[in-house]
Amino acid sequence: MPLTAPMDEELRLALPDLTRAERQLASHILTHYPVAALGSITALARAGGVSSPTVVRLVQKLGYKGYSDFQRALRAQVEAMLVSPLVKQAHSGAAPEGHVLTRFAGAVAENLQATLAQIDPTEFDAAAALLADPTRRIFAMGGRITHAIADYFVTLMKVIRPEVLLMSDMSNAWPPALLDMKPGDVLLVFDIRRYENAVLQVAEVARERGAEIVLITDRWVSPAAAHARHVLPCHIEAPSAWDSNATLLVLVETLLAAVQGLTWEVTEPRMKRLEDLYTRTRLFRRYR
Amino acid sequence: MPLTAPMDEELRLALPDLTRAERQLASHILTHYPVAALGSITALARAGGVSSPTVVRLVQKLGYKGYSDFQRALRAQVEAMLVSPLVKQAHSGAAPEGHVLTRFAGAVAENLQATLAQIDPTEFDAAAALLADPTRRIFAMGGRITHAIADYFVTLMKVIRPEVLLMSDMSNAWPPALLDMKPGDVLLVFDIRRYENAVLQVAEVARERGAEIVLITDRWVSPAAAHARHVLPCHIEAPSAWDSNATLLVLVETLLAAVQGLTWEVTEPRMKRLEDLYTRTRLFRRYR
DNA sequence: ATTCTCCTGTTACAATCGTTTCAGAATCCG
DNA sequence: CGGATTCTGAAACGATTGTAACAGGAGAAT
Repeated sequence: MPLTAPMDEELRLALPDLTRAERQLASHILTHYPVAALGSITALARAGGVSSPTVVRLVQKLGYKGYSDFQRALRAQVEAMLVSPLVKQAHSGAAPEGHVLTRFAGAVAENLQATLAQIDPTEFDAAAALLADPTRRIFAMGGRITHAIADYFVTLMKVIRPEVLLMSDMSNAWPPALLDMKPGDVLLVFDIRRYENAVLQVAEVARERGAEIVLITDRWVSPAAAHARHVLPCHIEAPSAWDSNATLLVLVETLLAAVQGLTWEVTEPRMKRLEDLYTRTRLFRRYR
Repeated sequence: MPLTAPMDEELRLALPDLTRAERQLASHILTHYPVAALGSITALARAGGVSSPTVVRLVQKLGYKGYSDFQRALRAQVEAMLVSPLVKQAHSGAAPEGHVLTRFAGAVAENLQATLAQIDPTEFDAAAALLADPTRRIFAMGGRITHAIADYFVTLMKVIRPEVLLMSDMSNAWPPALLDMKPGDVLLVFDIRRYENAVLQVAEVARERGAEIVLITDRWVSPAAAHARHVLPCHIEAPSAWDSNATLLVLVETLLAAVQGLTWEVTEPRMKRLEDLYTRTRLFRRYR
């Protein structure tokens, strides 16, 4: 019987119980949801790179009598989607109350909120403006663990604007980078609890060389704050042996969004060109 | 050839030139637009109270070669109708009002909740168990952007257990790593939208070499799912030009917490020793 | 009223559909 | 490694589809 539960959810939930070919098909349907399954079973099978019996088996696993039944249900859902484009998420939670998943996500949500309540929007905007200034070059560095966050920042920032550099995690690469810094350049520093000496020292030297420092740290604030122009403290508590850096990542992404907003007229054509290059090198998947 | 002009408009425009039965049918299609015409010609004819040849004649008057042709065009249009509100929803967010900070954090919180509601705890636990198994070696790889997340995972996982390897972002380092893989090894793959061919291929080869693959992807599910043993889909929508990887990071941290929980008796002394080493090398700050 | 013209639905038919069967392939497990 | 089990696509099937041909029927003009 046709269920009215969102079918994409249903598919994703069933994913673990599927076989290779079925999963490949489900993945195809999800990436082209829902139009992929609006045509004939043959067309869907070919598009998904499987045989039509596989399609039937998949939809039967989902609880439908056959492809026709499945399609009827899908159409009803498409209708609902078209009538109210608002996708309601009133889906009952799947994770048990005490599961790690629940506890962790809860902690992160709390951190987010607490961080938000405590960050000064003026500071944030000023930092974003610094990072958006095309006359300044951007450097980023992190500690042992936050290095990955710095890496993430640089990867995306390089899409937005030129002159962005990640200070490697190998400390013998730092002196040359520091030497290269000019007054007015910006150094984005990540430093959280178990603050690292090396990070502090780099910040100090950078400041001496005239760089503006933006510091993303935890709520106990790294000593590197002494050299920083703008400080953005985050809540990082987590139910585990380590802290959670999710809040840092969110802050970074928000900074990126803000910078992108400030430099859109420059960034947009830049992204277009980049996308073109990626397409040409066939790095991304091509659909036949 | 399928036109992309709005079909309901087209129908209304043609209305005056139609005959009685045709008009009755057109009216039915319009009042039940567009779902009415998504099924078979027979169903549509019956629902409209006319015969199937009438349907054919109507769509031919509209300029289509036949019912199939007409339906193909309609599907394309439904897709357009469906995609734009979804995209718009993702980009307009809940509150167009407010600071970027608020909007972004809100979006991330929603993603977290949605992800949580949809991830199968069994899958998660199984994945964690795989990663905790000391007899297996762990490999991790990500795409252009998710590479940083993979890096983060590896950095922390190396603290928990030995035999953890990050597959570099330089693709010429992959073949040796793949060659090194043994049956039973685990490959943690990150692949989100704009799925990358390279990632897919590595996953495929790894599977052939007998590795177990854990895939962390977005809710449209990377095609690499076909080769994966466990799939963990995340919500990643954000009010910006890119997606947010915060949910991925949270999932990774939760996985780490789970693994750490499973291997605590091994991990604890390991962490102690590591801490000792870091102290001795004076990498961390010393308070006077 | 008759004829003519244009609609309209019934019928017939090939094409395609969705489904079932089954044998080989892949995978798991001891 | 080999046997058992599961998965998968080729083939075959009836059912249904979309279309073409055809004949009856409604209405207009004469």
